[in-house]
Amino acid sequence: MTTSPAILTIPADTRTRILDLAEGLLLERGFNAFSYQHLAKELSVKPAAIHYYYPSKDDLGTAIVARQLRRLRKWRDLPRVADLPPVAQFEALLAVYDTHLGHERRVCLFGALAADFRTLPAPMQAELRTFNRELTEWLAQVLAVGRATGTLRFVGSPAAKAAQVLTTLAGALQVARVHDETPFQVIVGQLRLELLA
Amino acid sequence: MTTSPAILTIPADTRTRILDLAEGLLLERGFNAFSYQHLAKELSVKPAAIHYYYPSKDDLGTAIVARQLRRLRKWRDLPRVADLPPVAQFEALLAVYDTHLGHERRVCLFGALAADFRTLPAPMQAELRTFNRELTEWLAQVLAVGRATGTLRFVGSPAAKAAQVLTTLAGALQVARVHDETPFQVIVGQLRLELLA
DNA sequence: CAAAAAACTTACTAATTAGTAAGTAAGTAG
DNA sequence: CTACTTACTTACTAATTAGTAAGTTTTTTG
Repeated sequence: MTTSPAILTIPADTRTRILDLAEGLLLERGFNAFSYQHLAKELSVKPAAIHYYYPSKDDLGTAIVARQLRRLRKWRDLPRVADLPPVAQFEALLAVYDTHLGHERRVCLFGALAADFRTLPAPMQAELRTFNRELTEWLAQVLAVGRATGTLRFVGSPAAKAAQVLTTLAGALQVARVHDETPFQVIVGQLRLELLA
Repeated sequence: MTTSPAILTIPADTRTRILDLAEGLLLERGFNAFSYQHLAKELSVKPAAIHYYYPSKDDLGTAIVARQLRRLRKWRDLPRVADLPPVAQFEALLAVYDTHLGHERRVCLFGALAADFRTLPAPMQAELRTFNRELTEWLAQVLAVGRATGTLRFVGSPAAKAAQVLTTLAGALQVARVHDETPFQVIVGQLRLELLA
């Protein structure tokens, strides 16, 4: 107890604080619903400070999606996820969506950007496509192994089922926002009922 | 053939032209992605003309959702829909989503507004909730009858299945926008495969 | 310790936004 | 024919937007 006794509060540099706040607002209120002024006021800096790190809002948006993609890859390849049996991997996925729900009923990245997709800068569109494709491919593999080992049950191709399940989960968070948490739980319950053998 | 030989081209008054255009832009690019200036330029009127019919953008947005709700009720109660057997009613629903897809890959009303929901005026939120609730209740009834008569197959409650299916369809249109029509067809194919007995 | 780079702030611009107030032209009703 | 209503346009305001340029302070580096 000589120096620095607390690593409890992580300082977080301005660059990260901007990205965190922008990401939160994106997932809570949509991409067009926040401005550099809003961010600046909340962070007690001037708008130009944000332009210093993210010259344009396009850059900021792209950085948000790019970070989520990096996180997805990291999460997916984590031993505590990658080494799990398929059912547990599926439950780990559901837990991520549940976390979103508990976090001010945030929608997922895909659900936040899909409607406004055509107004997004091209790099952001590209990153989002990659994000969705990689997540779908991951789940398809999980489902394939799960069915092969008799722990997951579904008809049709793993790829089709994966696309359907992820689409449903994205939509379920949106329904939770429009109504309340109940329909989300109902939909996830239905998914479990159908998939878990 | 004395007078007015052509009812082919409907003139459409300014009020309706505004609503049609705004609805199209909402479903194609999102609510925050168009302004009174955009609408005015496209319709060759001045922005103030739009304020004349819809004093605020909130009023315009609410009018769009209110009209969609009226359309839903009308469609649902149409003899050619209401008198159909459950499987055909389900197919009629899918046809509506397919029409959206063919129309510049429009998302559905729910999918267009869910992400930005918290930024919407209260009356618009209320109308959207009603819209989603009534559609879900309708489908739940269709599914219940379909299962009772042995033409539709699913586990769980009709209400849960209806919520899941509609959520999936809303999400499927969003996926179509981000990628292309293929995943939409794949997801709808999966839905048919599972539901049709 | 000096130079340089990083992290900002101050001060501004140009464009766009929703919205208003007042005027006008055309049609309608009595 | 007159009064009124409908359907706009003209002309504006105040706020907000993203973005820039130049200057200043703080931190890092050789």
